[in-house]
Amino acid sequence: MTDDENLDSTEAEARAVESRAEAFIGVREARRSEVAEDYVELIAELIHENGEARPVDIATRMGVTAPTVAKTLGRLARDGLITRAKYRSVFLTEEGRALAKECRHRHEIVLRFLLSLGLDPETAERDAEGIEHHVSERTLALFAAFSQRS
Amino acid sequence: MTDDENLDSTEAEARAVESRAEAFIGVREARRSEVAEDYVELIAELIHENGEARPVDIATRMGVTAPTVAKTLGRLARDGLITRAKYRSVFLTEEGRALAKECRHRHEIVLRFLLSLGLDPETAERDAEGIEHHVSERTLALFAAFSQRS
DNA sequence: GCAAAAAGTTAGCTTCGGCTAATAATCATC
DNA sequence: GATGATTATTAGCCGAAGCTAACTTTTTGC
Repeated sequence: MTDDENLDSTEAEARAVESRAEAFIGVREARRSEVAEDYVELIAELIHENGEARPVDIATRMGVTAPTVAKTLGRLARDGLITRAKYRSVFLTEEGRALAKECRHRHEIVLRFLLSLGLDPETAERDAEGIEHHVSERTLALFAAFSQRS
Repeated sequence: MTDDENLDSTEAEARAVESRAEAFIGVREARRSEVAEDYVELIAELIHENGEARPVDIATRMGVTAPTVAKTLGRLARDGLITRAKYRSVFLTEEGRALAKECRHRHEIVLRFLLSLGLDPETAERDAEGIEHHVSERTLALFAAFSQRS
């Protein structure tokens, strides 16, 4: 092996390792916003159904306890996604509404895609919930196209 | 609306809410094992490549710092997935090897599926990394079948 | 309009998974 | 085989997201 070849293969490997690391870093980033996205999406649904989003309903729908909801709502308010008054229901800010809309859009595309693959609705809903946060724009476009033509 | 209809729709709604909550609970459960799975899968690769898995290599490949790796390895050892000796490389237990094999299998199916959908390799690898932890057995089977016939 | 039930909050605990700074051990090179 | 570089560990910090227990506020039903 010449020095040049050696250098090339080393560099190629380094690039591969770095790109892999970036993939993991990307996944970790996505993970950080998952909970916020799930909450905002659910809050939007509740507001649509009931005109308001009560913590107790968020808790039962998310399968967590009321204090957990309270703490998470605190973070959402801090991040400018919801408005909050003590002992009252929560509502979405403009930013929150935008995020909710985007999430709902992704969710629907992923769900429709899984259904059009032939998955049962129950499992499709479950898997969509987990997958939707980890699908790039490109993949989402392919999913949408697939559902369309099938 | 009769009382019966009222009751039925209430019960149906309750079931839907509960099933939704279960989906979220499932996603949270999956989330808890994600990191362990990523590490074990990577450790298996490193052992395959180099005969051992050094913390420093795990760190660069995962895109985290050495102390983060050390702490996570502590958890993996506690959970019986790896063996560890101070200042030495880590190795997989029988259980760890089994998990790694399973993860690699899932990863490959998801990756091949995304590629056969027409996604570019870079994005496919990135998305597979995030998606693989949230795909049920059923969906995995559908993914595999799709790649096969295309 | 009051009492009980329901809902919301606060305090305080846990685990996980990141980080930096400091220390310790191993490895490589002369 | 000493020494400098690399690697590994430890200590200690942080924030997120879960929980229970205790308390306050609001809602409801008589």
